Amino acid sequence: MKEKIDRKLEAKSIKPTAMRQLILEYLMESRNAVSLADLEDKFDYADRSTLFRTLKTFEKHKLIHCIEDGTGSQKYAVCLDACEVDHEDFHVHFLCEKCHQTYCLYDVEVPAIKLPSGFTPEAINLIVKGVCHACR
Amino acid sequence: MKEKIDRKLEAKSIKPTAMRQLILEYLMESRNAVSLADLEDKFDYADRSTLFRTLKTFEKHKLIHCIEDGTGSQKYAVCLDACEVDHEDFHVHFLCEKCHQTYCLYDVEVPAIKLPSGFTPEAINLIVKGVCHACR
DNA sequence: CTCGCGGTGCAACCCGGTTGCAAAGGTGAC
DNA sequence: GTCACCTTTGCAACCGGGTTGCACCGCGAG
Ligand SMILES: [Mn+2]
Ligand SMILES: [Mn+2]
Ligand SMILES: [Zn+2]
Ligand SMILES: [Zn+2]
Repeated sequence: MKEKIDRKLEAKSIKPTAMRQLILEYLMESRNAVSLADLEDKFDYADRSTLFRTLKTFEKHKLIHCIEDGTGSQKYAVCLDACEVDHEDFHVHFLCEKCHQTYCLYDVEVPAIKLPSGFTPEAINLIVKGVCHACR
Repeated sequence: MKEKIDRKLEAKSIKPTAMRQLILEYLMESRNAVSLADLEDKFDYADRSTLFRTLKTFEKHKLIHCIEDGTGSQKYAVCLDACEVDHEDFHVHFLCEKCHQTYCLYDVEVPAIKLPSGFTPEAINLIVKGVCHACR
Protein backbone atom coordinates (compact mmCIF):
# COMPACT_ATOMS: atom_id res chain seq x y z
CA MET A 1 0.00 0.00 0.00
CA LYS A 2 2.54 2.53 1.19
CA GLU A 3 4.85 1.41 -1.57
CA LYS A 4 2.10 1.89 -4.13
CA ILE A 5 1.57 5.45 -2.92
CA ASP A 6 5.27 6.21 -3.10
CA ARG A 7 5.58 4.63 -6.50
CA LYS A 8 2.78 6.80 -7.82
CA LEU A 9 4.34 9.93 -6.40
CA GLU A 10 7.74 9.05 -7.73
CA ALA A 11 6.34 8.24 -11.16
CA LYS A 12 5.13 11.83 -11.37
CA SER A 13 8.32 13.25 -9.82
CA ILE A 14 6.62 14.49 -6.68
CA LYS A 15 8.66 14.47 -3.49
CA PRO A 16 6.87 12.13 -1.06
CA THR A 17 6.29 14.15 2.08
CA ALA A 18 4.15 12.76 4.90
CA MET A 19 1.31 15.10 4.05
CA ARG A 20 1.35 14.14 0.40
CA GLN A 21 1.37 10.45 1.17
CA LEU A 22 -1.65 10.83 3.41
CA ILE A 23 -3.57 12.93 0.95
CA LEU A 24 -2.84 10.66 -1.97
CA GLU A 25 -3.84 7.66 0.08
CA TYR A 26 -7.13 9.32 0.91
CA LEU A 27 -7.71 10.26 -2.71
CA MET A 28 -7.02 6.72 -3.86
CA GLU A 29 -9.25 5.16 -1.25
CA SER A 30 -12.29 7.33 -1.89
CA ARG A 31 -14.66 6.05 -4.51
CA ASN A 32 -15.71 9.52 -5.50
CA ALA A 33 -14.10 12.85 -6.19
CA VAL A 34 -12.77 14.88 -3.29
CA SER A 35 -13.11 18.58 -2.56
CA LEU A 36 -10.82 20.85 -0.59
CA ALA A 37 -13.48 20.94 2.11
CA ASP A 38 -13.39 17.14 2.26
CA LEU A 39 -9.67 17.27 2.87
CA GLU A 40 -10.14 19.87 5.57
CA ASP A 41 -12.60 17.59 7.32
CA LYS A 42 -10.35 14.59 7.05
CA PHE A 43 -7.10 16.36 7.95
CA ASP A 44 -8.27 18.94 10.43
CA TYR A 45 -4.79 19.33 11.87
CA ALA A 46 -3.36 20.44 8.53
CA ASP A 47 -3.67 23.91 7.12
CA ARG A 48 -6.14 24.73 4.38
CA SER A 49 -3.43 26.22 2.21
CA THR A 50 -1.22 23.18 2.53
CA LEU A 51 -4.05 20.95 1.41
CA PHE A 52 -4.84 23.35 -1.40
CA ARG A 53 -1.26 23.50 -2.61
CA THR A 54 -0.91 19.76 -2.39
CA LEU A 55 -3.90 19.38 -4.69
CA LYS A 56 -2.41 21.92 -7.06
CA THR A 57 0.91 20.12 -7.07
CA PHE A 58 -0.79 16.81 -7.80
CA GLU A 59 -2.81 18.41 -10.54
CA LYS A 60 0.18 20.09 -12.16
CA HIS A 61 2.02 16.78 -12.27
CA LYS A 62 -1.08 15.12 -13.71
CA LEU A 63 -1.51 12.77 -10.82
CA ILE A 64 -5.09 13.94 -10.31
CA HIS A 65 -7.59 15.84 -12.41
CA CYS A 66 -9.98 18.58 -11.48
CA ILE A 67 -13.73 18.23 -12.02
CA GLU A 68 -16.03 21.19 -12.45
CA ASP A 69 -19.41 19.77 -11.60
CA GLY A 70 -21.23 23.05 -11.36
CA THR A 71 -21.63 22.93 -7.59
CA GLY A 72 -19.19 25.79 -7.14
CA SER A 73 -16.59 23.66 -5.41
CA GLN A 74 -13.88 21.93 -7.34
CA LYS A 75 -13.49 18.19 -6.97
CA TYR A 76 -10.42 16.09 -7.63
CA ALA A 77 -9.87 12.46 -8.51
CA VAL A 78 -6.76 10.44 -9.21
CA CYS A 79 -6.07 9.88 -12.87
CA LEU A 80 -5.92 6.41 -14.32
CA ASP A 81 -2.41 5.11 -14.74
CA ALA A 82 -3.16 4.98 -18.43
CA CYS A 83 -3.32 8.74 -18.70
CA GLU A 84 0.38 9.09 -18.05
CA VAL A 85 1.27 10.82 -21.26
CA ASP A 86 -1.38 13.27 -22.23
CA HIS A 87 -3.97 14.29 -19.77
CA GLU A 88 -7.40 14.80 -21.19
CA ASP A 89 -10.72 14.15 -19.60
CA PHE A 90 -12.53 11.98 -22.03
CA HIS A 91 -14.82 10.42 -19.51
CA VAL A 92 -18.16 11.45 -18.09
CA HIS A 93 -18.73 12.65 -14.54
CA PHE A 94 -21.78 12.01 -12.44
CA LEU A 95 -23.06 14.27 -9.70
CA CYS A 96 -25.52 12.80 -7.22
CA GLU A 97 -28.10 15.38 -6.26
CA LYS A 98 -28.87 13.57 -3.01
CA CYS A 99 -25.44 13.06 -1.45
CA HIS A 100 -23.64 15.62 -3.62
CA GLN A 101 -20.88 13.19 -4.41
CA THR A 102 -19.18 13.30 -7.78
CA TYR A 103 -18.04 10.16 -9.56
CA CYS A 104 -15.70 9.55 -12.47
CA LEU A 105 -17.38 7.22 -14.92
CA TYR A 106 -14.22 6.07 -16.62
CA ASP A 107 -16.11 3.61 -18.77
CA VAL A 108 -18.46 6.18 -20.23
CA GLU A 109 -16.93 8.09 -23.09
CA VAL A 110 -17.93 11.61 -24.03
CA PRO A 111 -19.69 11.46 -27.40
CA ALA A 112 -18.61 13.62 -30.31
CA ILE A 113 -20.69 16.76 -30.70
CA LYS A 114 -21.41 18.41 -34.01
CA LEU A 115 -21.30 22.18 -33.66
CA PRO A 116 -22.62 24.97 -35.88
CA SER A 117 -20.01 26.43 -38.19
CA GLY A 118 -17.76 28.98 -36.57
CA PHE A 119 -17.36 27.12 -33.31
CA THR A 120 -14.11 25.20 -32.90
CA PRO A 121 -14.27 22.65 -30.09
CA GLU A 122 -11.27 21.84 -27.96
CA ALA A 123 -12.62 20.15 -24.88
CA ILE A 124 -15.91 18.89 -23.53
CA ASN A 125 -17.18 18.85 -19.99
CA LEU A 126 -20.10 16.50 -19.55
CA ILE A 127 -21.80 16.22 -16.18
CA VAL A 128 -24.72 13.90 -15.65
CA LYS A 129 -26.81 14.70 -12.60
CA GLY A 130 -29.10 12.29 -10.85
CA VAL A 131 -29.10 9.75 -8.06
CA CYS A 132 -26.19 7.48 -7.37
CA HIS A 133 -26.16 3.79 -6.46
CA ALA A 134 -25.69 4.57 -2.79
CA CYS A 135 -28.69 6.91 -2.56
CA ARG A 136 -31.41 5.22 -4.54
CA MET B 1 -39.57 46.42 -28.98
CA LYS B 2 -40.85 47.79 -25.67
CA GLU B 3 -44.10 45.97 -26.25
CA LYS B 4 -42.26 42.72 -26.88
CA ILE B 5 -40.41 43.10 -23.58
CA ASP B 6 -43.61 43.77 -21.70
CA ARG B 7 -45.39 40.91 -23.40
CA LYS B 8 -42.64 38.53 -22.35
CA LEU B 9 -42.75 39.75 -18.76
CA GLU B 10 -46.49 39.54 -18.62
CA ALA B 11 -46.48 36.07 -20.12
CA LYS B 12 -44.45 34.91 -17.12
CA SER B 13 -46.48 36.99 -14.64
CA ILE B 14 -43.61 39.29 -13.75
CA LYS B 15 -44.49 42.85 -12.85
CA PRO B 16 -42.78 45.10 -15.42
CA THR B 17 -40.71 47.56 -13.43
CA ALA B 18 -38.28 49.88 -15.19
CA MET B 19 -35.29 47.91 -13.99
CA ARG B 20 -36.72 44.64 -15.18
CA GLN B 21 -37.55 46.03 -18.58
CA LEU B 22 -34.01 47.28 -19.01
CA ILE B 23 -32.43 44.06 -17.85
CA LEU B 24 -34.64 41.90 -20.00
CA GLU B 25 -33.96 44.11 -22.99
CA TYR B 26 -30.24 43.71 -22.40
CA LEU B 27 -30.55 39.95 -22.02
CA MET B 28 -32.55 39.68 -25.22
CA GLU B 29 -30.15 41.82 -27.18
CA SER B 30 -26.98 40.02 -26.19
CA ARG B 31 -26.01 37.12 -28.39
CA ASN B 32 -24.34 35.28 -25.53
CA ALA B 33 -25.10 34.48 -21.92
CA VAL B 34 -24.83 37.25 -19.34
CA SER B 35 -23.26 37.19 -15.90
CA LEU B 36 -24.09 39.27 -12.85
CA ALA B 37 -20.82 41.11 -13.41
CA ASP B 38 -21.91 41.94 -16.95
CA LEU B 39 -25.07 43.49 -15.58
CA GLU B 40 -23.06 45.47 -13.05
CA ASP B 41 -20.93 46.85 -15.86
CA LYS B 42 -23.92 47.73 -17.97
CA PHE B 43 -26.10 49.15 -15.19
CA ASP B 44 -23.55 50.73 -12.92
CA TYR B 45 -26.15 52.97 -11.31
CA ALA B 46 -28.16 50.00 -10.09
CA ASP B 47 -27.34 47.95 -7.05
CA ARG B 48 -25.71 44.57 -7.27
CA SER B 49 -28.41 42.96 -5.18
CA THR B 50 -31.19 44.39 -7.30
CA LEU B 51 -29.59 42.96 -10.41
CA PHE B 52 -29.05 39.67 -8.64
CA ARG B 53 -32.63 39.46 -7.45
CA THR B 54 -33.95 40.42 -10.84
CA LEU B 55 -32.06 37.50 -12.35
CA LYS B 56 -33.41 35.20 -9.68
CA THR B 57 -36.94 36.41 -10.29
CA PHE B 58 -36.57 35.85 -14.02
CA GLU B 59 -35.13 32.42 -13.39
CA LYS B 60 -37.86 31.39 -10.99
CA HIS B 61 -40.49 32.37 -13.52
CA LYS B 62 -38.60 30.46 -16.20
CA LEU B 63 -37.99 33.50 -18.33
CA ILE B 64 -34.25 32.83 -18.33
CA HIS B 65 -32.09 29.82 -17.52
CA CYS B 66 -28.85 29.59 -15.61
CA ILE B 67 -25.72 28.14 -17.20
CA GLU B 68 -22.93 26.61 -15.18
CA ASP B 69 -20.02 26.72 -17.55
CA GLY B 70 -17.35 25.88 -15.02
CA THR B 71 -15.85 29.36 -14.96
CA GLY B 72 -17.11 29.96 -11.45
CA SER B 73 -19.53 32.65 -12.48
CA GLN B 74 -23.07 31.88 -13.40
CA LYS B 75 -24.38 32.99 -16.75
CA TYR B 76 -27.97 33.57 -17.79
CA ALA B 77 -29.77 33.50 -21.11
CA VAL B 78 -33.40 34.03 -22.09
CA CYS B 79 -35.30 30.85 -22.71
CA LEU B 80 -36.86 30.14 -26.04
CA ASP B 81 -40.55 30.89 -26.19
CA ALA B 82 -41.05 27.22 -26.86
CA CYS B 83 -39.94 26.26 -23.36
CA GLU B 84 -43.01 27.79 -21.78
CA VAL B 85 -44.33 24.70 -20.14
CA ASP B 86 -41.54 22.62 -18.74
CA HIS B 87 -38.13 24.12 -18.45
CA GLU B 88 -35.32 21.74 -19.13
CA ASP B 89 -32.00 22.46 -20.68
CA PHE B 90 -31.71 20.05 -23.52
CA HIS B 91 -29.30 22.10 -25.54
CA VAL B 92 -25.53 22.37 -25.51
CA HIS B 93 -23.57 25.37 -24.28
CA PHE B 94 -20.32 26.63 -25.71
CA LEU B 95 -17.66 28.48 -23.74
CA CYS B 96 -15.08 30.40 -25.74
CA GLU B 97 -11.71 30.17 -24.05
CA LYS B 98 -10.50 33.35 -25.73
CA CYS B 99 -13.26 35.86 -25.02
CA HIS B 100 -14.85 33.84 -22.19
CA GLN B 101 -18.29 34.27 -23.65
CA THR B 102 -20.84 31.53 -23.27
CA TYR B 103 -23.33 30.71 -26.01
CA CYS B 104 -26.54 28.71 -26.08
CA LEU B 105 -26.43 26.32 -29.01
CA TYR B 106 -30.15 25.76 -29.23
CA ASP B 107 -29.78 23.64 -32.34
CA VAL B 108 -27.39 21.18 -30.77
CA GLU B 109 -29.14 18.58 -28.69
CA VAL B 110 -27.57 16.80 -25.77
CA PRO B 111 -27.09 13.15 -26.74
CA ALA B 112 -28.39 10.34 -24.59
CA ILE B 113 -25.75 8.86 -22.30
CA LYS B 114 -25.69 5.26 -21.23
CA LEU B 115 -24.64 4.97 -17.60
CA PRO B 116 -23.40 2.03 -15.56
CA SER B 117 -26.09 0.33 -13.51
CA GLY B 118 -26.92 2.06 -10.26
CA PHE B 119 -26.76 5.55 -11.65
CA THR B 120 -30.10 7.18 -12.42
CA PRO B 121 -29.75 10.23 -14.67
CA GLU B 122 -32.03 13.20 -14.30
CA ALA B 123 -30.28 16.04 -16.10
CA ILE B 124 -27.22 16.60 -18.22
CA ASN B 125 -24.94 19.59 -18.36
CA LEU B 126 -22.82 19.60 -21.49
CA ILE B 127 -20.29 22.36 -22.02
CA VAL B 128 -18.12 22.45 -25.11
CA LYS B 129 -15.05 24.63 -24.76
CA GLY B 130 -13.10 26.07 -27.63
CA VAL B 131 -12.93 29.14 -29.82
CA CYS B 132 -16.00 31.00 -30.98
CA HIS B 133 -16.78 32.50 -34.37
CA ALA B 134 -15.83 35.98 -33.20
CA CYS B 135 -12.38 34.96 -31.95
CA ARG B 136 -11.01 32.62 -34.57
C1' DC C 1 28.27 22.89 10.59
C1' DT C 2 26.15 26.02 7.29
C1' DC C 3 23.62 27.34 3.44
C1' DG C 4 19.81 27.09 0.49
C1' DC C 5 15.53 25.33 -1.01
C1' DG C 6 11.15 23.32 -0.75
C1' DG C 7 7.17 22.41 2.28
C1' DT C 8 4.14 24.08 5.76
C1' DG C 9 1.36 27.28 8.72
C1' DC C 10 -0.73 31.58 9.45
C1' DA C 11 -3.09 35.41 8.11
C1' DA C 12 -5.05 38.03 5.02
C1' DC C 13 -7.18 38.78 0.76
C1' DC C 14 -10.33 38.27 -3.44
C1' DC C 15 -14.47 37.38 -5.87
C1' DG C 16 -18.98 35.71 -6.76
C1' DG C 17 -22.97 34.96 -4.59
C1' DT C 18 -26.43 35.87 -0.88
C1' DT C 19 -29.20 38.00 2.92
C1' DG C 20 -31.30 41.27 6.66
C1' DC C 21 -33.14 45.36 7.02
C1' DA C 22 -34.83 49.79 6.12
C1' DA C 23 -36.29 53.26 2.67
C1' DA C 24 -38.98 54.17 -1.43
C1' DG C 25 -42.75 53.32 -4.49
C1' DG C 26 -47.06 51.79 -6.17
C1' DT C 27 -51.93 50.22 -5.47
C1' DG C 28 -56.34 49.67 -3.60
C1' DA C 29 -59.77 50.70 0.35
C1' DC C 30 -61.92 54.03 2.59
C1' DG D 1 -56.59 62.67 -0.48
C1' DT D 2 -54.92 59.64 3.03
C1' DC D 3 -53.77 55.55 4.91
C1' DA D 4 -52.40 50.73 5.04
C1' DC D 5 -50.23 47.18 2.72
C1' DC D 6 -47.16 44.81 -0.34
C1' DT D 7 -43.37 44.89 -3.56
C1' DT D 8 -39.19 46.58 -5.25
C1' DT D 9 -34.85 48.70 -4.47
C1' DG D 10 -30.50 50.19 -2.06
C1' DC D 11 -27.14 49.58 1.37
C1' DA D 12 -24.29 46.99 4.08
C1' DA D 13 -22.72 43.10 5.68
C1' DC D 14 -21.86 38.37 5.33
C1' DC D 15 -20.41 33.71 3.44
C1' DG D 16 -17.73 30.06 1.29
C1' DG D 17 -14.41 28.61 -1.91
C1' DG D 18 -10.26 29.71 -3.67
C1' DT D 19 -5.68 32.09 -3.54
C1' DT D 20 -1.38 34.46 -2.00
C1' DG D 21 2.55 36.82 0.73
C1' DC D 22 5.47 35.89 4.07
C1' DA D 23 7.84 33.78 7.86
C1' DC D 24 9.43 29.57 9.78
C1' DC D 25 11.11 24.95 9.71
C1' DG D 26 13.43 20.83 8.33
C1' DC D 27 16.35 18.46 5.40
C1' DG D 28 19.90 17.48 2.19
C1' DA D 29 24.11 19.17 -0.41
C1' DG D 30 28.28 21.01 0.11
MN1 LIG E 1 -12.77 12.14 -13.73
MN1 LIG F 1 -28.83 27.85 -22.82
ZN1 LIG G 1 -25.61 9.82 -3.86
ZN1 LIG H 1 -14.75 34.07 -28.32
